[in-house]
Amino acid sequence: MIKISTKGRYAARFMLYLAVNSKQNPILLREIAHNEGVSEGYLEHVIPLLKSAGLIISSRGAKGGYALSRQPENITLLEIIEATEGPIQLVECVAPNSQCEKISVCVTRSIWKKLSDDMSKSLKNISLKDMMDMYENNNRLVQDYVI
Amino acid sequence: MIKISTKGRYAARFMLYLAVNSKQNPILLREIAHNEGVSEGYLEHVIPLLKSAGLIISSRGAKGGYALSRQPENITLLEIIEATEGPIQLVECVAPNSQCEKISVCVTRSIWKKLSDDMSKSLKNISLKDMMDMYENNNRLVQDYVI
DNA sequence: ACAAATCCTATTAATTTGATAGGATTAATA
DNA sequence: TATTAATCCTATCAAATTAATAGGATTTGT
Repeated sequence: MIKISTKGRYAARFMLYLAVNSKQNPILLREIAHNEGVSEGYLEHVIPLLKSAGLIISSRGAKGGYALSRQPENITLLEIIEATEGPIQLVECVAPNSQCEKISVCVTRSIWKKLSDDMSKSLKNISLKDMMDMYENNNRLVQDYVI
Repeated sequence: MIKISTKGRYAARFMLYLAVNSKQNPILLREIAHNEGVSEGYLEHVIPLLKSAGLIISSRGAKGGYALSRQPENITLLEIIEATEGPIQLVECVAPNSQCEKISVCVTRSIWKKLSDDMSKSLKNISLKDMMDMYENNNRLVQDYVI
């Protein structure tokens, strides 16, 4: 199955939680994990990925916690997914400059590449703000976000 | 990483091989595996998936082998991928009627659903004939196949 | 000093993916 | 009808990835 792993999915929900609850700052990992119903320990592994991608900031020690590093309208779902799942490329050899030996490989490769690029574009077109809007509108799509 | 596994990729190349070499019929597994540079034993596991999806026909015994069950223009890449990778749904709960408990899950879910649907549409829009054309035009995209 | 929090590293369990092996069955043909 | 060439079937295994847990180190506010 072609799928997004828990890393990416939890990350998206984590970020959405930060966005929606941005009035209280910073926000505890414990609170998020509890309210989203995911394991605190596991979420803890996702956080460094978001952090080193510059999407969240953390403060340590008592009264510490997490917050978005930018306004929700300036954070895209593509950034969140790439931070946690790695680059969107449905097959390895989509990377530029890779040689290929067989024409059949090339043909399918360029198809996978186009597919990956389209997916990236779609993800880039969804901001955390869009997701907040969906959240506040009870999950109704408020815009046609896919090109 | 979000990716297409070897099953789907080998299947696509297998089908393309059948399409391109459809003059000689039927075609041996051994020939395809050898020319595509993949393990015969492994390909053997992919074939039943294509067969039960009704995409190829096989004849057993001496002079046996494989052939497309339809004209290449009537076989889509979506069929090939779904036969081998399962339905295109980037997350489990994209399936219809599944309840969801948390709004954040719903929000992200409807995004994953839209993404999956777009991907399906793109795949459905590529026929084996399109892939043959790409093959014969040295891999140049001959049409803008993605919606 | 203490408590509350993030941070870090190692380990393990479970699942999926990729691959191999050995034989059973089918069909053409000499 | 024996032989040969092929698909078909099932079981097993190895490797990689994903998901989860555990335990402690570090930082910071009071």
